Amino acid sequence: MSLKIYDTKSGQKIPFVPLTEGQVKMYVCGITAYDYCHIGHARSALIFDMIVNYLRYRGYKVIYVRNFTDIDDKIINRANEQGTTSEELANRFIQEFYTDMNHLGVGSPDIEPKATEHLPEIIAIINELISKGLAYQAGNDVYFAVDKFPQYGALSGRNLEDLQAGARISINEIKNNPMDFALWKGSKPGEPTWDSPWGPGRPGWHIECSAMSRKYLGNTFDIHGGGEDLVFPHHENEVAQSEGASGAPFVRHWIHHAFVTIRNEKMSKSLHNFMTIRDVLQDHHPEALRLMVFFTHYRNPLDFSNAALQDAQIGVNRLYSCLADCEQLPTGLDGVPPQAKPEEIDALGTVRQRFCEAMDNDFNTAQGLGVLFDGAKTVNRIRQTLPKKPAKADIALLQKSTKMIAELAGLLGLLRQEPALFFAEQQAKHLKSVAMTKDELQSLIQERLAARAQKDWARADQIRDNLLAKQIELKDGAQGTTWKVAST
RNA sequence: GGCGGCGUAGCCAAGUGGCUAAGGCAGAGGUCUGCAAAACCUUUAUUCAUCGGUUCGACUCCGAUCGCCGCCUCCA
Repeated sequence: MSLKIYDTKSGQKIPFVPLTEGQVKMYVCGITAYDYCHIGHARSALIFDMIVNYLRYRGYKVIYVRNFTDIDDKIINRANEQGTTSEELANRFIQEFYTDMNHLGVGSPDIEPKATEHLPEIIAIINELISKGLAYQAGNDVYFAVDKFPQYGALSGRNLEDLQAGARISINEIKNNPMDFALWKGSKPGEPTWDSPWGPGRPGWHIECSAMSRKYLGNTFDIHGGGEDLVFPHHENEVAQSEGASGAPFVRHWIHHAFVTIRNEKMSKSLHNFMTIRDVLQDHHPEALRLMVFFTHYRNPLDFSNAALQDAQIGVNRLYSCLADCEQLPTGLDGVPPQAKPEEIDALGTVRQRFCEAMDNDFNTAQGLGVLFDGAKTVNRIRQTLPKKPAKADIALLQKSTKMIAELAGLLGLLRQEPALFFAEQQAKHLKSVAMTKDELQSLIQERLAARAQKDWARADQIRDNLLAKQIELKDGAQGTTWKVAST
């Protein structure tokens, strides 16, 4: 059983073979910190979090680096608009990013370098490129000379001729070739600047990732990831810079994920069709967002809608219900015939294997989740057939299975809460939103129980309907009346 | 214009050159219930955009057509 990962450069799934056995060095392009993050950023963070979790589960020692771009045109412009400095603005949105990630339950990468803290490294690599004849100074800028790097376009499957034919970029007289890109930009008035051999200025966008990945991971590393919009030009340019400077292969596996769309269009600031992470988390459990994300393979577009999120929320509840119900299981007895059928025992016995097969196949979380839901269904079915005094073997099977389902789901960041706590939180939050206390609800439930005891169905149903109007659904069970938040 | 991707049930979404085309949501039936709800169970695509071709056999490979989307400018 081997892990296969789709590689953007070769355009196919290839067996994952790290440079050093058992170790994975991974670099992911993080955010440009100038605004709140939207669902698209959440998807990116969630996907790479899942990949790291799974690689570690597979026994790899992973070094995960994700950068912050904290100096760039957008940051400068936004800072000017808001009358602050780009440093302050970037730091503020980096903090907001952490807030969102905490809510999402996404852990931090091992190293989170910032561009502005790596000027010496950036300047060093530009110097190397100049001395190798791959870059040139023009005015106060330094450009990379794309026609000096024959493999330019290899990652994104383009060639210079096509690029120039379709180029929408404005002709810049000082560049040798219109496709040449800036490594260093001479300072303009009102911009933050750093000293350099080429005068005061600031780094271009692409060079920071070449400098920082080399510092923390070396000239060649295993995985480089990001959104698919970064393939060209950002990652293409990184290849040119890094391989140009080092002469060594840059990256072994390029992982790019697809976008989040809204009504089938890319979610973006310019189209004004984005939802921020905090907007969504206001009304939905973070695991609902995770389930929605992982229900779609990472290389396919994910169309965001409230309906999809609602579906996912119901799905999360379903899995938690399965776990919660199995926590109430009676003690198993010897000498009672087990209820679980051989095919059910077999189905549960292969859950881990089937889940891993799916994940080994280019992190197919959608298929993996299918296996988990299937497992939950089997657990429910067995639990349902259990007699009052169940067999020890059945109880052990159910407990072992739910533990395993929770463990595997945990790799996707799901089922991380205690089921009882999950439902309690959901209920508490809901009661607050309808301005009702637990005691008020309990007394209504008691009143209804009394009415029912006297067969006063009208009063009992009235209470039930009133509560339902507040999304509170009563469940009359053997152990009394409980309630849950209505799902629609 | 160049490059790339997608089109699977009411909706979402995996998957495979031939065994039952996963799973979720919704729908239907059932268990439960005073009736409900919830929960749970069962069930729901002779068919994978269209048309050709390759093959003993394709939804899966190839070609064309239609439709949608992305990149080529900052973007996760």
